[in-house]
Amino acid sequence: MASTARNRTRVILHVDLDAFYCQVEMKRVGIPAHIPCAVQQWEGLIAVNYPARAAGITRHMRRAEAKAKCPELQCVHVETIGGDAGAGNDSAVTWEDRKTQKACLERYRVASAEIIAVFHEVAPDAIVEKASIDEAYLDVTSIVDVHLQARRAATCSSTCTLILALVASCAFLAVESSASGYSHCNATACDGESSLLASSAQLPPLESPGCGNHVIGGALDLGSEFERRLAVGGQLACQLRAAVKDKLGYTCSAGVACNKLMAKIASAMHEPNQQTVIPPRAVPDLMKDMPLKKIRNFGGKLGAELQALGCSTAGDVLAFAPATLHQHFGERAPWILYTVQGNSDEPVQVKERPKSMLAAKSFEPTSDMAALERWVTILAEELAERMAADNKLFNRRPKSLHLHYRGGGGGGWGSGDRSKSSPMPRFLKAGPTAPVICEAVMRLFQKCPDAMPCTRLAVAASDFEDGPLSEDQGSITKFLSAGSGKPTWCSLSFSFHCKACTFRRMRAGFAIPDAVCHTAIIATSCVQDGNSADQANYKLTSVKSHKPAVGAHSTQEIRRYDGRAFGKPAIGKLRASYLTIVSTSTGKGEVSMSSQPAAVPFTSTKSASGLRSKQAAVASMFKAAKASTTSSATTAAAPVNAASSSTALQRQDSRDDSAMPDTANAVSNREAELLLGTHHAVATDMTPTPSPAADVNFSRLKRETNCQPSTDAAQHVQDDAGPPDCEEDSNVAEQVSINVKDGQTFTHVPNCSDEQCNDAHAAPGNSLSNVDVAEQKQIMHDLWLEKNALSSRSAAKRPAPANKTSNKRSKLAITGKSKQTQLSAMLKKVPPP
DNA sequence: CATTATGACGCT
DNA sequence: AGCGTCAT
Repeated sequence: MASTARNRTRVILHVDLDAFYCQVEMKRVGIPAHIPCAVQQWEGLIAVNYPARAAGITRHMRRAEAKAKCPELQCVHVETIGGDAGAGNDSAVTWEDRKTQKACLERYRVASAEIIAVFHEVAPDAIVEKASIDEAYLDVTSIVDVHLQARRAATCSSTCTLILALVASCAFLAVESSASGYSHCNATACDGESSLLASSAQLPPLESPGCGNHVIGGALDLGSEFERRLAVGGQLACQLRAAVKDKLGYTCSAGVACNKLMAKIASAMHEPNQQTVIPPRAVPDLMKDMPLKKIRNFGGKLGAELQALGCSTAGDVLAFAPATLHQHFGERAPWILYTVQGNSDEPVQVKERPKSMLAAKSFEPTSDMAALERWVTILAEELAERMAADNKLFNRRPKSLHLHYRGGGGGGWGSGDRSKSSPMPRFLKAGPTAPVICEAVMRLFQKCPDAMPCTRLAVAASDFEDGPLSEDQGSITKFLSAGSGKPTWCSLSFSFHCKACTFRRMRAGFAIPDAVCHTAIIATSCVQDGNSADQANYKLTSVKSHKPAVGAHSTQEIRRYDGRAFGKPAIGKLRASYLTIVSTSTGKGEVSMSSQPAAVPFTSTKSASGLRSKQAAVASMFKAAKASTTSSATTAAAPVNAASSSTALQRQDSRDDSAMPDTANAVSNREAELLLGTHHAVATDMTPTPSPAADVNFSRLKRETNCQPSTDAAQHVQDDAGPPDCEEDSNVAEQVSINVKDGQTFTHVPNCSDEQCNDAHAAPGNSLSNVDVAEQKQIMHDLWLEKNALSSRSAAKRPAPANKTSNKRSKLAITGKSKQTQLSAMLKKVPPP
């Protein structure tokens, strides 16, 4: 491969926008190109255009200093956000504003995307790698190949020499010394060639004006295959640059070479608004005196180490004995030697989507929590906005959330940033995601005792996950009325989820450990398109984290959690008819119920009959699910219009009989993730659907993270459909459901029985003793029962619960006070995390 | 007074 | 999961 011979087969372009931020602002504000201009961020200049550079202004210069040097310098401040008054609108940002606002580079991100789009438009077959906000690499090898083929075809029909002569006379092939080489290009002579190119490889006319092309090491030898390829690469660079200029008004510089390393070096050789071709034969000479700092990856510590060894240029490094180099740099030595010779095999990779997003703010050292929280709020808002935009664009969501902070003693210390991360909270696209993020960040911040006094905060999102939940989701109305294909099944699950929060809160000293802190309401349907076998998933997810609340959540509360999903009157009716809310207190693993396949009529909710049939179908599903879920007799609400719904439920595509369970499993997994509020560490222990005739599929979901492998396996063997095993800090939840039907409430506890739970906890290796867990569960349950009894006493119409949990209830009632005592005693036994 | 805001990646 | 390096 690239063993000895330098790889000359690729044609790589590096395009670098000239003083990018400046160009963006000058275009926006309307400053003519010849005016010296700089972009400032607070008092520092972060971009300086070329006229200003001519006046001696440099990047990182203070604004005042620059103004002194060049009074006519136009300074434009970057966009700011977060200020209470007109932030982000004016260039009249003061130093004082730094205390209340943050700089925001969104304008340049947008402009950057526009430029990349032009690249794709002009050179659809190029591989485009966005290398930074103002740079891109393009691998145009395939385009060059096509072009050369076309040229060869033309050559055969006419004469080879003529073509080559024409090419040689044109602008971008001019040697650097010939200043206005392009003017030599004879338009008439190029006509035949350009039309050929335009029709075949969509290349621009050869006489592209103003290209500013330079070739290192003398004119390209068009008789050489490699150099001819680079010549075409230069042509493409011209075209791309011209297109960016024409369509967007930005100038840029470009480099053409056989690899990314040299292309980047090339683009920096002639700026602004010019381009440079480096043929392979020119590389050794060029690199000999190349300062290490100009070579990518050698500008930092590595370069400094080499400097310390007496190397200031690439040639100096080459002069080292390989052994010496190896002594100092070990395994990196071969790569260093390879690179220093201008070699690189790094492929141009499509990097269309950012892998992370971050909003940051630095400030003077502070320990004022209110101030810090304010910054977090602003940062979270910005991040949420960008996440939403990203979601629209790429249909994905970040899985993790990071807080970066700089603090402690070393205020101005180097990259002394520290960080904490957590799973990204679930959010609705149009929902109140910023406050949720903010809250999560503050929780992270509480884990950073070394942050004070703080000088910098950043909130970041990363680990993106593809998937739906981007469009048109967020209302039950839409969910139930969406779908053009034949619905093949539909499942709904609802859960309150408590989990680790419970234990953490206990340790944190919360008096009431069975507080519910997450509410998840999930509806999933699968609609099969008549034309394709692809299944479209329609999902509604409503997840809300809230302050710990105990006992039954009234529908009123739920409405507040997600106004959008429950706010409308029609939805209110729906809710009252069928919504089941599963509440979790401490106990044992999540349970999700799904009924499949069930054909829920996807008629309009506006039609009374349509609404009724949906309600009926869903209610019936739940009845069925409950019937199989609750071992003892249940007092599930009678479905609305059960008669009509049962027919719908039993109608079932025979075609889908085999495929359906798998699909259902997959969705259940997904639901599990949503329920658990995290993307990882979720596994499903599915109970196979007993028979196709049985419409109910009951699955238990568990976390695999915290489970000991051995215990885990054992559980699987002996307990196919049984409860998940869980550890102390695992997802320990006992579910109690509260079904609200037309204002009536009933409760039931699914058969994740206490006995099973305790068995699981008794597994070896558990940090909590049997007694502790049982005792704990007992107390929590009692607490819940008491609360529930109080809140439901008013609901006189409520049918008396007849399951076994309700039997326990009477026996185990204790007073709140004694419970508190027991609790605090118990808390002492709980080991720290 | 004053190097900000943002990315990607590699190593543990 | 957290930190360091390199970049613009």
